[in-house]
Amino acid sequence: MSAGGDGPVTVLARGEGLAAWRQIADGLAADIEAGRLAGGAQLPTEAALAARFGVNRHTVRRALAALAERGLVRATQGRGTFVETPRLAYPIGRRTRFSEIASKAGREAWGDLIAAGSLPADAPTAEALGIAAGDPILELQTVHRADGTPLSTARTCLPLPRFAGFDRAYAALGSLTRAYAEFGVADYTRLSTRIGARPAAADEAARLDLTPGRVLIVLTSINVDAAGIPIQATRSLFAADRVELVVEGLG
Amino acid sequence: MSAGGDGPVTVLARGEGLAAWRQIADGLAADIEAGRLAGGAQLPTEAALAARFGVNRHTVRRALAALAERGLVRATQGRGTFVETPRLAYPIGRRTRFSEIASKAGREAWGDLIAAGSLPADAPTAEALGIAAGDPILELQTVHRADGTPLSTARTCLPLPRFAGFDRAYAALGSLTRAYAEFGVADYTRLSTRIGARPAAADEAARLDLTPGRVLIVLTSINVDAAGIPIQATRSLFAADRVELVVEGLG
DNA sequence: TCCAATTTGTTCGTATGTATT
DNA sequence: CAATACATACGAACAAATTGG
Repeated sequence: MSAGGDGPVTVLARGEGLAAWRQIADGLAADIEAGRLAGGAQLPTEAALAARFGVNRHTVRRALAALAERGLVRATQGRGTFVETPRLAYPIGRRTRFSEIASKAGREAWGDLIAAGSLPADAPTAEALGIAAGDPILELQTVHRADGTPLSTARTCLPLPRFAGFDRAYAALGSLTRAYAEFGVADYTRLSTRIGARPAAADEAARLDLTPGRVLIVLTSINVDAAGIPIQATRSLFAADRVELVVEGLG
Repeated sequence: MSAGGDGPVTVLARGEGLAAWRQIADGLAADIEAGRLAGGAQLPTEAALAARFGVNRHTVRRALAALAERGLVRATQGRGTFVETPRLAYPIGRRTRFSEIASKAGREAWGDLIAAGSLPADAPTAEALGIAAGDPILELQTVHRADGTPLSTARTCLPLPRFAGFDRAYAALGSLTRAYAEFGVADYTRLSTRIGARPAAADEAARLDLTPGRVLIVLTSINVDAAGIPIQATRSLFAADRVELVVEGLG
């Protein structure tokens, strides 16, 4: 155990009012934010960091705890401490178009359609769309990815006499906006937005390539056409590990 | 197995295009949303519901699964199925004042101040407030309740030369808005809002009276004064079991 | 299936410097 | 100035989870 070895590789400013653990945390945070420590990378072990900075393992642990609290790293017992992949900023605005977001992420316009079908509206969907419960609606199930990683899965409901065949138009055009244009909807805006969060059920986790129990952000929104008539009720489930919502148009 | 009992108490419309489990789910959901089934109440057992609707227990289970997915009930093995307390709608707008929310919830204006102190700004807080890292800031830790139940806990940071003594003003006045008025800030608005979600750490869970691992909504926001100068960086942690954010001012 | 090595998580104890009372 | 409280830092040992043979 007696180290005949070298001193610390990185020297801290000791006894100058700045706690050692804070210097270590700030240094590692700068490495992460500058990309010198890439997302998913494994940090050196606590023992190795303690040696590198010439401090006790407790001091390193305190620094890592500060980073974990800021969401920059995640420690797993028996495995190690890993740099969290930065969350994609997902704008939520009055006329958010998913194509814009996708372009920022360098990816496709709007998600893969994994299922579509018509069915009678359940009570909350009917209320959202301003129709009677049991009226027919078109339900679309989609999954949205960036660079192959699923970010969200959505269930989108449209009132049915009006949008019969929308699923085919959507599949052909690959874009909600263009499919709406086919149905004479040149513009649409967001009427209401509600945001919650809960653990993922098994099937939801499977669709998003998550382990069950990981956290989902639940975003429930209603879109209306230029005349203010509801044309879409959507419940999106975001993998909270991968996405952060940015509310636009408030400030 | 052979039931010599009475027929179903509640009759469903069978063979008319509406699945039995959906009718059961809609009926129970209506009971919950109308308050006939109060939050926290235990539902009848699956067997009892099956008898009441004259269906197989599997059909009841499908209905309950639909309700659980919508967050209306929570089933616990060996205990039963319970009505979830309805989530408080928490508006997020350009000039959301917490006093408004509290009045809707029938409670105090703004949370209990549980800690306050000055410290050097860490990098992200400094960037949010437009100051240099290490500059002094005032940090307030608050817990916000409705009817005694904690809904959220927040860490609010203010730049320090300007707002020295803010904590005392706040403690005396009991309102952020009034405390700001003391410092010559007549109005302030929301500059940016970011929303994420993650499980609660042990200390966070303790502050919110949750079991560790329950889901938190993380809301990070920056407020600016009339001149556009940042006066506040806040990170609020909401108990996702109890709160749903409603984004205002988008549609 | 079992075992050993590795790594993080937790809990003792001890000591020191800095503010506050 | 003394007493106290608090944050910081170090040392040791063991528990718990993961990984790979």
